[in-house]
Amino acid sequence: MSRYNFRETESRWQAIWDERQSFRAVVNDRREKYYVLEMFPYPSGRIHMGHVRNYTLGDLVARYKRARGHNVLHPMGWDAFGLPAENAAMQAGAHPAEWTRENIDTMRAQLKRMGLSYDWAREVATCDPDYYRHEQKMFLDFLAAGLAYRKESWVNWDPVENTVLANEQVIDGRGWRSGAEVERRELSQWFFRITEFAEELRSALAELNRWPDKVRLMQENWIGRSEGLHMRWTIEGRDAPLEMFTTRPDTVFGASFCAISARHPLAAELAETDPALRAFIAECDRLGTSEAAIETAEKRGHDSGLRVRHPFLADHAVPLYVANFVLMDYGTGAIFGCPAHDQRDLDFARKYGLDVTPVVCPPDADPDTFEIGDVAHTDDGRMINSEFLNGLDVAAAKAAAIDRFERADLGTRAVQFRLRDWGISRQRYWGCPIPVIHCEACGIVPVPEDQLPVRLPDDVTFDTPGNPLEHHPTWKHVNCPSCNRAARRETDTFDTFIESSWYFLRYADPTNAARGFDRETAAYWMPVDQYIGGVEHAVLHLLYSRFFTRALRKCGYLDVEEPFAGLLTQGMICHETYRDEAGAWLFPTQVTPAGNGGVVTVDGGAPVTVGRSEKMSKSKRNVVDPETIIETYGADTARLFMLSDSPPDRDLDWTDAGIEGAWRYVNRLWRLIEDTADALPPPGTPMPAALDDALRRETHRCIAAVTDDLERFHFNKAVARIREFTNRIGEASPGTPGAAWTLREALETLVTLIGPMMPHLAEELWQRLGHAALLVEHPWPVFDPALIVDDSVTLAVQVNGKLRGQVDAPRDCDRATAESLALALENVQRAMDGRPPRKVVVVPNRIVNVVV
RNA sequence: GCGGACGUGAUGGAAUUGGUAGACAUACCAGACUUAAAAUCUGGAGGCUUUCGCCGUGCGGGUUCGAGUCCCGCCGUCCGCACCA
Repeated sequence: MSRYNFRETESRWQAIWDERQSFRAVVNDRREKYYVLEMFPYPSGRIHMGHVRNYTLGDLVARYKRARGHNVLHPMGWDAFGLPAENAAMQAGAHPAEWTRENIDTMRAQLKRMGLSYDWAREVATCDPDYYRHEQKMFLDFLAAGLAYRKESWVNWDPVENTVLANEQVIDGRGWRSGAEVERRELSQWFFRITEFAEELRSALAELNRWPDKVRLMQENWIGRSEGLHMRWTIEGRDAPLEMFTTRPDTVFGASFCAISARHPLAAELAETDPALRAFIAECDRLGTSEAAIETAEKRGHDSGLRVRHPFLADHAVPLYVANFVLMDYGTGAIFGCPAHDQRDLDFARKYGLDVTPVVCPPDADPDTFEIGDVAHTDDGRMINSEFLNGLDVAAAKAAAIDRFERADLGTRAVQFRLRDWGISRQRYWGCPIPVIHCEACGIVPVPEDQLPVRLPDDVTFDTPGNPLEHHPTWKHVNCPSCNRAARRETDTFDTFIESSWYFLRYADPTNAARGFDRETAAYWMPVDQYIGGVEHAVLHLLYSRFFTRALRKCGYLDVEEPFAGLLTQGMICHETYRDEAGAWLFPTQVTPAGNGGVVTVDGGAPVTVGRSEKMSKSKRNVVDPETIIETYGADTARLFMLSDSPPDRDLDWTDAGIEGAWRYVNRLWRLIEDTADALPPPGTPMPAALDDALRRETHRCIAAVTDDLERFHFNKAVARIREFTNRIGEASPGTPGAAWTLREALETLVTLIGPMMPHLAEELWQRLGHAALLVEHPWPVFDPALIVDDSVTLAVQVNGKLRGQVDAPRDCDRATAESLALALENVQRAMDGRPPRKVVVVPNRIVNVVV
């Protein structure tokens, strides 16, 4: 019995595909295009199991679509800028460029061993000046179009990475990569005006019907649209009114105070003459933004002494506080407080002894006696104590209040978004230089296009903390392009999420030197038909790319709005965790099963505590190295396991038993062909007659089922169907007329169906079946509809809803036939116990339910 | 706190979307082959019961001829957001 030699086979077919350029994509109008893309990796050093799953899924889709006759674009590249390269430079002394280049070489070789159907001629690395020069041009175009701007503002500062982070990159008050608690700093930074597209980015989510609902919902929540009223109230003794945004204009008569943020310009102005306020503001600045800090923080305020006039109540004014719970970066940084109907306002009012006047009376309460205790009433009800709004419900009162504000010219209906502009400046070396020059005389001057790219200098040092570009002796010193006097180059670099916001466009036209991509070529390939990657980018990369594509469109680069028509977010790879007696994490390779059912260390047999299965991570050491797996079992086995155990969007548990099972199946397929290939008629032999036997029916049913499963990304089900089909082939009875021909059809179908999953094995078996042409050039099989329906069906028979038997019936037989067949069953008669049927429910071809 | 997803054998998961629950696999058990182990092949298996049968999809109700699937109320796990006025 021979074993499948994956080592020799896999490298041989990889060389053949490579030589024949089987996966080169060219613009071709005859076939329908299909662009399948997996999120490109950061070249961290070696591929991990998450990559293996991601790229297996993408390759399955790419090969399947190619077999279905599509003109497939399936590229790969490197998200090559980023902080780990700088950290490596600081720790190991390697230059970030060199470190990155070596990692790319290693990882490319690893990916090639997986047999992925990439068009490697389109490979891009974002740290390449030929890549980022176009990005610099795009930035200058955005600048000219008002989509990029510079402003002084409070930003998130990561004290470990020594750089600013975007809002999307702060998770629970911590840096997304470093985990360090972010600080607030006031700095002058570059921003992309993503808020210009807030409404579009939100409303277009509805059309992304091939995206997971979960991701769409996350983006919708992140964009956070609120409808309400933007209004102006008069501050006594001051000319400038207090501008506020509210979603509850209906509660205007319940207002008992106004409050502004500690970072509000008015607060700063008042602090100049109020030392106590100055102290209060300083205290607010110190308060962390972490979850814990916010949860435990008390609502506190400082009475400014100013009073704000109520817009509709003559002679009524409320105090103006500076309060720690009012955010400067949402709305106008100022609110009016209605304690009866907002919990925060209520807490604040109780602390400072302010009025609590209910203006919305719940349906079950008496308007004359209704009072607020410790809980604000935030639900619907009838307006009370509210003059012209009295008697209305909340929705009607909102409309009426807005109407009155607008007529009195005190406010306007407004939509407010939670989304804020994307801060793109990073105080790091290993990123794309921002192509501007600061000139004392001319201000900010764009680098002239003929001087692009602004290249990163190679000769940098990492011995001092902070930005190496800042420390570089000469790089930043330039002459102003406008006045030619001494000026300073911008030393910040772009957020690396910018590179990943357009790489899918560069793939379409990767060697274009004149511009990032040709408009027509992009028009042909875009949008990406199927994008595959981790859900962790739901509001980062995926939102940025949607914005960037729109910004490029506005600047005339292309016509599409949405870059990714279909999105599949894959689950994570999990593995059991192991700890030794001291509590230290152990690698799976360090432990082994013990005789007593427990687990011990390989060295010394010390007891090991087995923890639950968690996401593979370096810190918990519950990782399995893909290279070891591919060396031991081959790429096809690893790929099969990635597909077979869980649906792609769910987490996948890595187990030794699972990969062993996949390996056994690979060998089973190998033996199946080896044992039968010689007895088959030669390939292409015409069918002797219109064969219609059990195996043929299984074959065509399997084609139908697997095709449907692949279309719907039910890959685990497709694998199950194929395994089931393999079992049927093994059981098929030889000797019937045409059996050899039927068997050939079954085996060829089997091999074709596994092609996108286990391409090397499939190619090898295809050859063993006598084919000279490559399987990658063979079309996907087509099923004969006549062969997938049977003449008879099995009906389940129930009595009072309980299964009592089954009976074979002609397909699509009438109700009376089904009923009489069912009633004839002995078991059914016994269950009826002599009672006449009161009712018989017949579901054609499925079930008969006798009700007695 | 707000929003969302999920809960099925020992395990991963199926179930044509209201119609025979547990496909396919993993683990397990028994048998064959082997000096032996591995590999391979054959068979078994949700629980309870001697049989008829009864029970069974987190828990409790409901709708229906019929509920894993729909509705209501709990419990649990996971994810996103975080004072958003």
